[in-house]
Order: sequence, then structure tokens, then C-alpha cells
Amino acid sequence: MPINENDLELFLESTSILNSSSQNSIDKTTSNAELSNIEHSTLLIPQPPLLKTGTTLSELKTQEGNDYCNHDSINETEEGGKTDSIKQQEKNDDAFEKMHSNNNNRSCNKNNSYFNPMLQSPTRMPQRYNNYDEYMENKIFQQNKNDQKLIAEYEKQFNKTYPQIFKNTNIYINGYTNPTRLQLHKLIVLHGGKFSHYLTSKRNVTHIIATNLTSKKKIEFRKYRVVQPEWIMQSIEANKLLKWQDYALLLNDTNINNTTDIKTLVTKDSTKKPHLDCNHPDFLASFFKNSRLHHLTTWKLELQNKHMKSNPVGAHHNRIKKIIYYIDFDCFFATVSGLKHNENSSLPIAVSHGQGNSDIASCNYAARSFGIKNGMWVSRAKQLCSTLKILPYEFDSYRKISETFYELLYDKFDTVIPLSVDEGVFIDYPEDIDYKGISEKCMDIRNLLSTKTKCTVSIGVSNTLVLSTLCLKSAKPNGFKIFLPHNTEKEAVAKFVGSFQLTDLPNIGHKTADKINELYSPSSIITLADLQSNLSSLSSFNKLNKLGGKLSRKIILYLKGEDDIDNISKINTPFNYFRKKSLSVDINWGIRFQTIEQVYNFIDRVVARLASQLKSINMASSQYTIKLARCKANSPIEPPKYLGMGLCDITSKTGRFPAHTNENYIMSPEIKQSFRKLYIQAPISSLRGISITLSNLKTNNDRDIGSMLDRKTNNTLDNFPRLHPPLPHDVPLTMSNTENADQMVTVTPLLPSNDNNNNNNNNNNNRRSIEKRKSRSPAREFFNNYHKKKNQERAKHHFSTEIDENALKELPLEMQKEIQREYAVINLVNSTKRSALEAPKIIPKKKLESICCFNPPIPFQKLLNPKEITARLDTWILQNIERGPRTDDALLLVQYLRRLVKFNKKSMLLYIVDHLEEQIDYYRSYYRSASDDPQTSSNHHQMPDGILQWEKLLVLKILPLRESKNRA
DNA sequence: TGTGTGTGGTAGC
DNA sequence: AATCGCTACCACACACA
Repeated sequence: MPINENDLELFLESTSILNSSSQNSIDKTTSNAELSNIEHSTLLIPQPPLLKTGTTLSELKTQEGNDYCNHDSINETEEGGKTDSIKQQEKNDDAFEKMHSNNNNRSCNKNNSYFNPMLQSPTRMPQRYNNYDEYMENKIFQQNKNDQKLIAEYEKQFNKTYPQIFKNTNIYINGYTNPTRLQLHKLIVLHGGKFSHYLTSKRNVTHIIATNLTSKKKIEFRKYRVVQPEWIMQSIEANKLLKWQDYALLLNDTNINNTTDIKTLVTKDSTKKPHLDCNHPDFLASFFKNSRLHHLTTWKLELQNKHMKSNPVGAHHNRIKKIIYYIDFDCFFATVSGLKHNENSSLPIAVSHGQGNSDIASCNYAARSFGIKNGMWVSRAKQLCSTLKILPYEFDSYRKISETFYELLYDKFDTVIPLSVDEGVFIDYPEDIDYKGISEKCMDIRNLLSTKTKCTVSIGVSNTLVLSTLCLKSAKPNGFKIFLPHNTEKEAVAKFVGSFQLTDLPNIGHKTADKINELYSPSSIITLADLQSNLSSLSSFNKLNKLGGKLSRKIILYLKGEDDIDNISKINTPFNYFRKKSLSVDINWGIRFQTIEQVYNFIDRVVARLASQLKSINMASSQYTIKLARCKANSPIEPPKYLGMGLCDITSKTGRFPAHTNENYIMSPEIKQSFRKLYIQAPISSLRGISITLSNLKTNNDRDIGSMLDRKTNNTLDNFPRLHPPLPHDVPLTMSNTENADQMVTVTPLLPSNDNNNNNNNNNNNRRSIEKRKSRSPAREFFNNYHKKKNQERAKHHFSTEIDENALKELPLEMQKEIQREYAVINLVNSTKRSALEAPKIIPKKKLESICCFNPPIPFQKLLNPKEITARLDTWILQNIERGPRTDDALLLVQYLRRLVKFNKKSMLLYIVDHLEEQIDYYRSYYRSASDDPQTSSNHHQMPDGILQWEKLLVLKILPLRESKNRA
């Protein structure tokens, strides 16, 4: 159905349909709520207080049915009419409880509450906030704004001002009260008090209202002023602030009772923001933000992208020598955190999150002297040294110092290879070895870094990477070691190497060391000299081979101080050695699920992250591995580490995508399917870890599309509140062009319906066929079913296979390319048999890839990044929310979305439409709750016209597009 | 004999 | 309150044709 300007204009201007219907439902709800509330207030309050100076409860006529204080609460148009106010109140309280409690009951039975629009209200995020704090801040801001509106409303309505009895108080209500929380809320706000919806340390709550407390809460609240609701009522009656002590609920804490002034009270840290469990949309971000290991891996990648250089000047020339500097900070995290906290570095220090079963990321040498090691749990370390000081992570500082480190050294060497945030290999290729020069260079570097970063580094210098590593080991801490043997000095090298421990060698960790010791038992292999002496006879030499051919050969070379092929290529061709081959996300902490849907949601989120990472590096993957950690049968339900994985069985499964892809909607179903295969017959609650790896990566060769659009210049948000500036260069996206495109490319080949396919089998094995059908990915569906289409002439003609050259030329270049591509796909599909598609070898791989990999992105106002697009749309909506969208802007948006449909950009379409729905819904409920006051029987002037127009745009034009996505 | 899959080890703090 | 046990890469054993 083509859309045109008049069409849109008409629908935006007419106010009939939505206006009346939504209005009706609101009216009905309000009146019901009103009625029941009057009843409610008289019935439930034993002694209706006569409030001479303040407000009466009946004057309030609270409408719990309308979500005044919780404007994104349950949809009232469906619930309000049939629910009485008490239930409604409970519901609100439920929602409220959910909002600030950190329990694991967030999920409802059927679905993940975070994603069910009806149930997720407590955690719905109307905008994409960067973090939970931002979200909360915004929420609190909105709530305060609502309070202000309320006051204005009442003052206008009753034509009086309310005495500011509760000025300078900040009140939080806990649990069920009488009068209800909402009634109290209004009373407090009207009389000048501040009302806190949450009990966070930032809000500085002065009083808590409660009628009874659980024993746990009694302890938790013992430092607060906990007061009974009568305090509010009688204070209002007395028209002054009565002594709260007379109404105190908890009488045991004398300290607080003595304080009479109402200032802010130090709230307990324990009531901080709720913890994010793994079902929270922000869990991944919050986890990664705090994970040291995640930081380490990401940093390595970033630093290599930024600071690696390879310039092996005549590295293979005989006369050119190679000097390898292995530079490494001493106990990096511990040193930096120690500096940040002004700790004395001679005292034992360790960096960790927690106190008990928390990993020590790094400890200084003072701590090591007690036997404390990195990776040890704090509890054990404290046993070894009770005075151990635990410092928090300072990720920003680590990264900053690392940046300085590489910047300072970059120009000093021919080759720079970052290996970690604090550790790198730096190589010079001099013609002659100048021992004095080398040691001076070491000292210079150490001095330079010490003054610039206040940290000490150690340096190992040699002519092979192994020897450099070993030199570094002996140089630590805070020193440097140069060992540059001549070719003839084999014995000296062997002696040097022999003085180290087994695990000092690269690629030998504790497991391999144990294995070696087992091989040679009963003689214990502690030092490399032990190993060297054991290798003299052939039989014992052969023992080493049990480690595996590759590793044993490596070790033999290392024992002679020589590099193996790995090390050599690492040094000589670092860009090749470190080229990206896989991409993965591993989560083995905080994984606690109750339902399979939660797992699916989680996988969706992980895959979405991976997909966007892939896109950002312009790559696609054709193979995935999903790895699960399940707690072992006999191990305790909860491991010692809080939310840890404990002892687990680990299983994995690899699978392939139908072709190289970086699309969310292709990858996610495939991976979930593998998850189902892998996770058989076990309670979902036993899942402790999930890891998803994408491999077989391929770079997108078709760079021109991406580079044609200069992404860097696209961030400016000028010309607002207009959605698109009225500049000539934006004109190409006009009606006629789009409509032409519409005629040219009829439909992108989408999934044919499965119904026909399955009819035959249904009788035989119904369950199985459904199972089979369900487990297919959309992409595979398409490939598998395509041939059927081909056999139907009608379906074939559905695709127009010729391009209208003239029409094409009028389109912008990007679009021309897109369309040509689309035609290439259609033609290829038309000419390909199913068997060929299933056996990719028969088709040239390149052709196959062009089908579902690297479909060029569709720009919106030159933006490609979904987040940028939604950000722009958000601004647009916000600035036009009260007066409605401009017709041409709305048109532009709808056209864009239609193109997404057309080019089968499902994930993008879903993302944007969902986002728009969320946004508009948010504003609608905001204005509704603000204007929905029973005192004003007509809501018409309260609700801005604009919001109705937005609603109409959404409901009539945008949401249908989402539904059309599955239409062939 | 080659190919693919699942498992397990290592590195950084 | 606790706690943030990642991630890229290689090598091997084994299964299968």
C-alpha cells in the first residue's frame, strides 16, 4: 500500500478515531476508580480525620487506578474497569516493590518480565540509558516533576495553598499503610514534603513511614526515623510538624531519638540500587564494567589496534641483530590502585571487589612475601596476612596509564607489540650490539615511565622471545636484565634457562607442570635444570612426547633458549599473527535462570552484542560454538562464591550458519537451536555459564558502501526540531523515487509459508515435524524452501528481474547499489537449485555469500548505527511531543521503515519500531498520568494534541510495518 | 588420509 | 553484603568417510 503525502497529512490532521476511543477508555477507568476510591477511603479509615487546615482524604480522591505515581505501570484501560481499588493498590505496590527490590523474582512464569510490555513496567527504559543510574535519575526527575504538577493542580482546583508542614523532609513509605501509600504520598507532597519512591543513599531520606516491619527490615532500618502514618495525619491536623518520636515505630535506637533537627540522615549503604540479575537488560554491561578479565581482553585488542607497529628493518639480514625488550609493569593493578589511594607500597596491598570469596586480581610484592598470589581468594589471603589491605579496581586509571606507556615508547623502537594493558614486546634491529647503549636505554625507559606514571616497570632484554621472557622474570620486580649470548655460548644459555621454574616457560601453566611432574615421577621436576637433566636419555626424552608433539618440541627449543615458529611469527609478522579469527562472549558469573525464555532472551542479547561487534569490524561469521557450564550433579546448589559458577560440567556444540553473516536474526535462532540440542533434560536453574563464539570470520570485501558514507561526520544533530533539514541534498528520498523503487523490486524474497510443506507429514509424525520446523532458522527456511518457489511460475514472476535503468539513475548512489545487489540476489536465487544451496561447494562461494552476508545497510539521514538513528528520532520526538510530528518528517520516517521492510532488514526494523513504540508509549503514559486527575472531569485539554498525532502515526503507520515483516 | 567436532590448556591482573 | 570466574587461540583425541 503506497503511502503519499496527502494520505499522511490527512491522517495526522483528523483527530477522530484514536482520540475518541482512547478518551473513552480513560473516562471509564477514571470514574470507576473514583467511585471505588471514595468508598475505599471511608471504609478503610477507622476514624476519618477531620483535617481543618489541610486536605481531607475525600478531597484527595486518590485514583490508584490511574498510575499517578508510577506512570509506566499496568495498562489501565484493560484492568481499570474491572478491578477494585484495593486490588489496584496491591498491584501498584507489587510493581513498586519489584522496582526497588533486588530479588530474583523479577521473572514471571511465562515470560521474562523485562520484555513483556504488560509486566515489565518497573524496569522499562523509555530511552536507551547508558546505565542504570542514569535511568533512575531520569525516573526520579520525572517523578518529582509529577509531584510539582500535582501541587499546581490541587492549588488551582481548590484555590488555596497548603501549609508547608513537611518542608525539608524526605519521606519514604515502606509496605502497606493506612491510608494508602498513594494517599500519603499526595498529602506529603501537598504539604511541602519530598517523597522518595526509592530508598537509595542518594535520596537522603529523612523519615520512613511504616505500620509494621519484617524483622529483617527492623534491623535494616534501625538507623532511620521510622514513623507510623498517624504522624502524617495528625501533623496535618495540627497544622504543624509534630515530634516524630511520639510516633516512632522502632523504639530501640536511642541515638536517633535524641536528634531533633531534621536534616539529612546518613542512610545505609545496604539500600543502594538494586543488583542487576542476569535477566536485566543491563546485566551484561554492568558485569563487563566490573570484570577485570573482560577489561584485559578488550584492552589487549584495543591496544594492538592502536599501538602495534611492525618494522623489522632487514630482520632477515645477517648483519642485523635483533634486540627484544620485554617490558612489563610490576603488579600493575595493585600499584596503580595503591597510588590512587595513597597507600604505602611497602605494606601488603591487593586489588579485589569483595572481602571473602572474591578473586585477588593483583597484589604487591609486600603481599606476595606472605605467600599471597594473584587469583587467590581474599579470605585465604587474609588468613596468610591479616593486615592485607584490599583496594578497589581503578579501571580508568589502568587504561590511562597504559595509554601513556605505549605513547611514550612508540617512537623508541622499530617494532611495538602490545601484549596486554601493562606488557609489551618492543624490538630494535641494530647493526651492532651496543651493550652499554642497551642498558642505558633500559634505565632511560624505567626513569621515564617512573616519572610519568609513578609506576615501576621491569625489562627483560635478549635476542629471542623466550629468553626475553625469562630475563623479565629474573628482572622483576623493579629491575632490568640483559642477556645477549653469542651463538657459541650454548652452555651458558642452558645454564641460564635451567635456573628457572617449569611454569616460567611460556605455554607451561600449572596443569602442564603437574603433567610433566607426573611423567617423571618419582623424581620431581621443579626447575628447568631438572628437566634438562632428565632429557639426556632417549626413553625419558620420549616421555615428554606424551604432552603432545607440538608442545614437547616447543619445550625442547625453549630449553635451548630458542624461539619456536609461534614466537618467531609473533615477532616478525605480528599483524598477521594477531589478525582476528574469532569473536566470543563468555559469561560464567551471575548466570541464574528459571525459565527457558529467560535463557533465550539472554542469548538474544549476547548475540545482538556479537552482531554489532562484527558489524563494527566489518566482518561476518559462518560458524558458531555455544558452550554451557552446568553445575555438577553432586555439588551444592550455590557455590561458595556469590553468583559464581562453582564446579561445573562443560559442554559445547558448534554449528554453521547458512552463509557468512553478521545479522542478528540469522544467528540468534541457529544458536538457540544448538542450545536446545545441548541442554537436554536438566533444570534450567542448573545453568551456570554461557559462552558463544563466532568463528570462520571473513572481512567484508565490499568496502565501498561503508566507506562511501563518512560515518564520522554524521553525528551532528543540527536543524532540530526538524527531523530532516530542508536541504537539497536530502531530496533524493522523495516520494517518486521511493515509489519507483517500490515498483522495481517487488519484494525481497522472504520466507515462504511453511504450512504447505508440513501438511504431508503431519499425520505421520506430527510432533516431530513441528519440532523440525521450529528448529529451523529463518535463513535456512529460506534456502530450503526456495526451490519450491522456483517451480511455481507465479511466484517466479513475482520477482521482477530486470532493473528499470532510468528509474535507477535517479536514485542516490547508495540506493542504486542496494537495488543492484538485491537484483543479484534475486537472480542468483532464481537460477539456483536447492541441492546446490545445500552443498555450497557447487556454487561459487562468493555468490553464496552475497546472498545473506553483507546486505548493505540502509542509511537513515546518512546514519547507519541503530543507536544513532534512535537517538536522533528520540530528540525529534522529544522536541515535537506537544505539537506532533511534521508531516514531511513523519513521511521520511515511514519511508525509511518501509525500505527496511523491503530489504528485509528485520532486526533493524524491529529495533527501531520497538523503540518508537516504547518512546511514544512512554510519553503517552506520562501525559496521561499527569493530566489524569479526577477533579478535572475532562482530560481533553490536558493531553496535548501532539501526543495524539504521535499515537496515530505509531498505530496507523508504523506498527503495521512491524506486522508486515513476516509477509512473503 | 583428511576433515570436522568437542575438549582442554594458556595468557594477561 | 556478597561479587563481577574473560576471551582468543592453539592443539589434541576421537569419530567418520
